[in-house]
Amino acid sequence: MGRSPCCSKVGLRRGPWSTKEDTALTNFIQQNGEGQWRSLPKNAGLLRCGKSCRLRWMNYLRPGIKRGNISQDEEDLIVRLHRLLGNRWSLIAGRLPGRTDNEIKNYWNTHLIKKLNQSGINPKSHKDNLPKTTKKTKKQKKVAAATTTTKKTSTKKIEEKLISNNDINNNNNNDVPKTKVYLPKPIRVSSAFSRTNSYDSLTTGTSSSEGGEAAAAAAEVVSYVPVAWLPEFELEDANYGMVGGGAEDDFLGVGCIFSSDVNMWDKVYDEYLQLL
DNA sequence: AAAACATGCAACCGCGAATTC
DNA sequence: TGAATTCGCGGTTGCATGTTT
Repeated sequence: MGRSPCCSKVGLRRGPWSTKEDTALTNFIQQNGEGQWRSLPKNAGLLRCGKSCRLRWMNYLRPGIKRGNISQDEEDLIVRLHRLLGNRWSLIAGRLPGRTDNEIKNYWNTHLIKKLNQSGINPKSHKDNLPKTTKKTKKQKKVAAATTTTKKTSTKKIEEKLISNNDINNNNNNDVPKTKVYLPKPIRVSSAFSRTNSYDSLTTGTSSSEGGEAAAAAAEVVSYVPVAWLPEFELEDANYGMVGGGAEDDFLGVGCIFSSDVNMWDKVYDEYLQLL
């Protein structure tokens, strides 16, 4: 259907935000909460489009935002998560409390690509840039062909790619046995959370959704972690499971771990990090 | 000292997904 | 059920600042 750009209206300001605008936006959101971005500028007396307000709030004004000085630990985590998730910055940001997707994206584009290249690692594939002498297996060739034929990444293709990467990683070290990859069968429990909900928003507890299954599930959400196709992960474990967002056939392998055991997440996440 | 070039990052844009009506 | 609207994401742009020539 298409819409005209929301900032195209005559009279709306663009470009860098002034201190006055920041204050007006912050005060309004503190009093009225986030959301309703479309009507927010008018109600807050700002000559900005809603999109611009949302962006400013999410990336700059929101409480708890950390700016600059990305630590070595954070950098390592970004690289590892990027290896697993690709350019899905919001998901990566969800694992780095206080960091925004925009900041991580910028950091990746300005620092990490360079750094990885200098280390001889292809930032896209996370593999060595050095020419390989080892031959690919038939399966790897097939998967590689399948994953490069189209631009859009369907669930199936992501699965294949990750399986492929996993196999290749294992082939780099002949002493390590091939790791079986479990493809989690997501359980769609609640629509209260989208697949892009952040770690922070989920750890704060329940949502405002009415009772029933959704609320029960929401109450049990312990945390949020991309447990995508983790090798040696048994997601059928009775103690925890996954909540996928969106249509099941669109499930991207990233979701909430829910459990009645509040310590479960730490356990799962420790295992997860070891596998990265 | 100044012009040219490089870098970093805030902000914008277009699109698809989700939600509302 | 489907059109309209809103939201959120990732890619990209453009400007401010720093560095080199």
